[in-house]
Amino acid sequence: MTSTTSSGEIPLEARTLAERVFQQLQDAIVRGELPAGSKITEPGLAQTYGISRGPLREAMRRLEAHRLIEREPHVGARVVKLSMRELLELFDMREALESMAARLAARHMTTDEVQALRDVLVAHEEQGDLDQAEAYYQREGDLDFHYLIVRGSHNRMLMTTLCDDLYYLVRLYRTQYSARGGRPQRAFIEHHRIVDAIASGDEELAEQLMRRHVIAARQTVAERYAMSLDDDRDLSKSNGRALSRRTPSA
Amino acid sequence: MTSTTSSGEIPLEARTLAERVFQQLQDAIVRGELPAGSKITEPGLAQTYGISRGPLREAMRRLEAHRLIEREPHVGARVVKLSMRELLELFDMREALESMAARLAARHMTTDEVQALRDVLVAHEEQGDLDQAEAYYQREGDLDFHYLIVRGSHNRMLMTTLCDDLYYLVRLYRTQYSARGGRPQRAFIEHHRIVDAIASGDEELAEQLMRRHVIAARQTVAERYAMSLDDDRDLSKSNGRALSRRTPSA
DNA sequence: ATTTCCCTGATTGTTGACAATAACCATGAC
DNA sequence: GTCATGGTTATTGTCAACAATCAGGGAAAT
Repeated sequence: MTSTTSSGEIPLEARTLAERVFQQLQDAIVRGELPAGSKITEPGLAQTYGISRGPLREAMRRLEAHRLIEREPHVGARVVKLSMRELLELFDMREALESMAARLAARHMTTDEVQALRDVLVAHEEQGDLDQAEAYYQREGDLDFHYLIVRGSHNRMLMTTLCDDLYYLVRLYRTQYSARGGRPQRAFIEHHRIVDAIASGDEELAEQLMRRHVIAARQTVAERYAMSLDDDRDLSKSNGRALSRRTPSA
Repeated sequence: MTSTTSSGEIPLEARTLAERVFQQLQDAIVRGELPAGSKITEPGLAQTYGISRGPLREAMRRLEAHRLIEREPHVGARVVKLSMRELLELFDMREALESMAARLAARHMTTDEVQALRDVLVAHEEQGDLDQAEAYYQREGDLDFHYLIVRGSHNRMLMTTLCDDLYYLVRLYRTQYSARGGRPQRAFIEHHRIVDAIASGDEELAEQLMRRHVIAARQTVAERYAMSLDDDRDLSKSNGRALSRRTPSA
């Protein structure tokens, strides 16, 4: 029960084709193999995954409900492309839900769960200090931290909404905007304070600290976006395609 | 753009069978025609709605993602049955999301939208006072109030999560537990204060009032449940099946 | 030259049939 | 009498073919 990070581990109980291809597609989208905004064609995917269109369509319907693809009747489906506006909306939702999760975690988390949370924290710090360039792992590691708190809330509905819906969108954003963690040391300090508040059972403080943590992350993203816009303006008509919104070729 | 209440109005742009049957099933579940916990058989539903199993299964996959049905591979699907624990979890999520919605509404709502909100409020009051027994409408009416605030947040992701996911579960609970609105006059007062806070642009107050509003509703439900448990205990082994959890026949 | 219309191609929507799995019931052994 | 075991049946999972709809291109008319 160490890590919830999704590496290539697809076949966690995939007893049906539709289930398996759903997880595969979810992974492919989040990892950027299916680029954001690219069109999805049913015969193509069916051949790629070696299945018929029936189960594939069911998987796509689930992806649609999870907001990972968008679909227009009789036209087709395409991988969702997060605009900056939608990304900021996503942060507002995270602020609301994760602050509530932190509050509930402070109320319900067991000592074992708190200890596991601390373990994850020191593991990240060591890894982060040792190999700064290997921020790839810190990416998922940050999510691990949040995963554990959400699980600590002991609220199943909150867990599924955050872990099964929102966090996939968060990871999609990280690939779409090629965004690394950013502000690691400050985040570590905030993480520690949050854990301390949870460990001491201070609901109010835990909620407030998590709220500010998410707000700070949101602000970092917003500032970075503003800066990239300036860059685009400076570079005028050169190849400043850092955050441009043109459709990637299929 | 008066009311968002769902009466029999299914065919709002249902260009495909799967879409149409999805909405029909959603409605049937929420209205109690498909009782909570009842088993769903594909051939049965396919014949009932006069379609094939293909589109039906896609609709069911969407319902599954929206948590209105639960599905076990090779076994079957059944309408979700909210336990009291899950119901309280639902209230925690509402507290988090709706308080955020109220904050954003205070920030973004236009004067027109605020006026529409006030109109809905007085309409409900008149109706509620005139015909107390007709609490049926007050039910959906209460949701109308919350709908308008969520829409006023101008956060599309929040809108879909609350309106397309959570609110259907709320309505399902209302039919499952045969719960009427309860505490109408106190709720009216709270509604008014919330609207005032939103109108004055006081984000902090709007969020806090909405949070307390949801908490109060949650507490009412919890107390009512405790009372019903007492009733069951008093009635001993008679037909005290107010909140029992036995499976309805298919 | 531009616009409109139609035709072609491809993709999506839908269907019915086939295969696989699991629940149910009866039979038999201990 | 109880438990294990087998067969039967119904339901789910999957597939390939058919029908309907939309996008794109080219020809004809203004």
